[in-house]
Amino acid sequence: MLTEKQYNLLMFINKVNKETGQCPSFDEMKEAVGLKSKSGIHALINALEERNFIRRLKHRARALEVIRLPRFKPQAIVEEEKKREQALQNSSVNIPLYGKIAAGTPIEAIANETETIPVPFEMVALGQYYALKIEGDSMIEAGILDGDTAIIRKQNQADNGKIVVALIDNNEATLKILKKNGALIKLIPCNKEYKTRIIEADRVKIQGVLSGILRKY
Amino acid sequence: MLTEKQYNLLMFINKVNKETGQCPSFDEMKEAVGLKSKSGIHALINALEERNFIRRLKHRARALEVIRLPRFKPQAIVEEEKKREQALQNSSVNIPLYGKIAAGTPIEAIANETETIPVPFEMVALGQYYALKIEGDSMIEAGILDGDTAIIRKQNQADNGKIVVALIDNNEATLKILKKNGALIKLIPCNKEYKTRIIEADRVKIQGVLSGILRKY
DNA sequence: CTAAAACAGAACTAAAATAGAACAAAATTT
DNA sequence: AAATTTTGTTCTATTTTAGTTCTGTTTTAG
Repeated sequence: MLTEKQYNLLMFINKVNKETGQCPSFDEMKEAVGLKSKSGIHALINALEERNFIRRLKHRARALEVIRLPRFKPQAIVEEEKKREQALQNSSVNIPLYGKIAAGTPIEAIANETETIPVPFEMVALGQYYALKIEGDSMIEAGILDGDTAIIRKQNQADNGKIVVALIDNNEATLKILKKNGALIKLIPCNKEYKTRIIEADRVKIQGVLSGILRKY
Repeated sequence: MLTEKQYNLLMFINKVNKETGQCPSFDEMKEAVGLKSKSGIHALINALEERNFIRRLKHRARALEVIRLPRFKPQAIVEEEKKREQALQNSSVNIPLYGKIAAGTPIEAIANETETIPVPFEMVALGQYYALKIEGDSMIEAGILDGDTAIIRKQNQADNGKIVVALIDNNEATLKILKKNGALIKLIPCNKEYKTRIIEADRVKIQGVLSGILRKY
């Protein structure tokens, strides 16, 4: 059948043909298949013509057309596509973006799952995750800035010292460091301007633990 | 297949034909494809005839017909492919991880492109990107912590105030805020413990601008 | 290790794109 | 049928773009 280069060139010509109705020049083809000289394209075109995949008018510019496509892809291409697919799956997962979180205001629309964002898979392990936009600077000393996206792992309990999403009185959600103290819970901000809140444990629900930060400049 | 001009002319003829049942004259075609002389149209018509896209009666006015059109993909397929491409783009892209960067030490193995990390596509726009692991706390007040992954956009110049990867004396790379001052360049850390370095501009190469931060807890 | 295939680069040749003008043939008007 | 207008043909010439061919070199496969 065809070699990898021949196959790639044929598919490229076919693509340009179908998408634009036009024909690529030797230089464009050279770029497309990654050659640095037109002479290689010349050889490939001859090979394709000889094998009856394309027809062309010699000595005419941009005058060739695909007459048939191969039934099978070269093995090398099949393998490459497999790899790419794997890489794609490995690359990232989508998690829902639940809204904004800030000291003093409840999470907006916590159940509204319309928006999702892609997250590199390495940042999420086992479990369920969601994302929150950070508003405000109450965690600035932990390197969490206004506008950052926080990746949260859903949990309803957490270890001491973790940064958690805490829902107070079913009403107000906030991202703080957790300190349990018997029947009391301390929610510690990371900014000297803000003060630690101490609340009875039964008024606080843990909604997740901070698992990652994404920031875009 | 066709050149751009040939294609445009063919489509124009086809359109007029469909809409009016008539053929355009050479002058009308000349206008349509943006030529100032009819002789060009003559050449294009010959080319189209040679390629079997039109048939004509010579020396007869407005006597030509389209016998075929270049291959087209059904619109549905085009759209489906667009969607798939978008989905692909939505997920993430892989960018090379070049090594670690810290105040005072060169980037390790800057050319070693073996490792890559996936990054949500939203964090990268046009251009080339790479990633660096942050070591040290010289940028802690900008919310960039030890262990964070910095997403860097390759550029060899940057605006004042941007956080950049600066290579000093071809030897030592560092992530700092850039301030240009004529022939001098200030590299400002974000940590009171560290001091600003002022260096002659020709000793400093900008290697990229900070574009994002990934952090994993 | 050798032969064939793939590749780069340059020199060369040819075609496409363009304009302008003069002219010839067809179509339309009078 | 003659005159007029519209339309197509041809030629010259120039610039840009594209295709061909040749000479080596490198890579690959047997």
